[in-house]
Amino acid sequence: MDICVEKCINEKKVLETIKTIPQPEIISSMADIFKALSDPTRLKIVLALLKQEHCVCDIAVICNQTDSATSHQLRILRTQKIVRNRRDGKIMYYTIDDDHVAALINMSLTHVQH
Amino acid sequence: MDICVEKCINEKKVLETIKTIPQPEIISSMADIFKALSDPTRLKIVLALLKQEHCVCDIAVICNQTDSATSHQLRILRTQKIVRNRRDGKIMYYTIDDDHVAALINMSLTHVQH
DNA sequence: CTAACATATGAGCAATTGTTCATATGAAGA
DNA sequence: TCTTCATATGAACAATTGCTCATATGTTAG
Repeated sequence: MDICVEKCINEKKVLETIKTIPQPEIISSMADIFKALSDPTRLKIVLALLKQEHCVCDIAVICNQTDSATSHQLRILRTQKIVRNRRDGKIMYYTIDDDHVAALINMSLTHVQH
Repeated sequence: MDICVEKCINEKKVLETIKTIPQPEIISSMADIFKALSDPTRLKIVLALLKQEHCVCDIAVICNQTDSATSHQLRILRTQKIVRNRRDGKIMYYTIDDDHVAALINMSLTHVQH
């Protein structure tokens, strides 16, 4: 019944499932969020900002990276609306943009700890 | 006060934050989970399996991919304990491993939809 | 204005990723 | 046994990623 007969497709089940899957653009956007969090350095930035607001140079120190590399990473996180920045004179302060992020991070932490 | 003075580090804030950040291995494991979900094809597989159990060839059809490519992706998801498989004769059925996964996916969907 | 500072950005590159293709494994039927 | 089917896996390669370095912004102080 559920065995792949002819061409190895169980058409009914496949169509049933396809109906429930979001549009490609939605899937792509979701993947982009996960991609933004998939780099250890970027994840460390997010974890740091979950504690408190920081400027770029402080984030660079926390991540043991150059300011330039840090700035590149922050741009990716900004694009995905994961972090937000505000300028105070020469200093640019970064914060977590919304609280879905904290929920995502906590969920993955729970998953890692079995 | 919070301005980067000398070498551009606010040492107190930085140390305060560093104390709260998980161990590198934890961060790395969390990043691996997100990396597994960061590819649109793999994410589509996960979304399909959230609906119901499927065999490799059906997943391949759903994702418009070869069985081989699908198998490679499933291995990555298996390694991250995101999916689980059971054999029934020649057929290998895949399911979502635990319900943290559904929570993660729903959270990212919420984030995408503002 | 100019200089100094914090951050941003583009080019270039090594490392990583996802696919294809060929081959291997494991199970069931003849 | 041999064959077929469903899936897995290794090698190879193009595409993408994250870093470095050089340069460009934007802001403040002199």
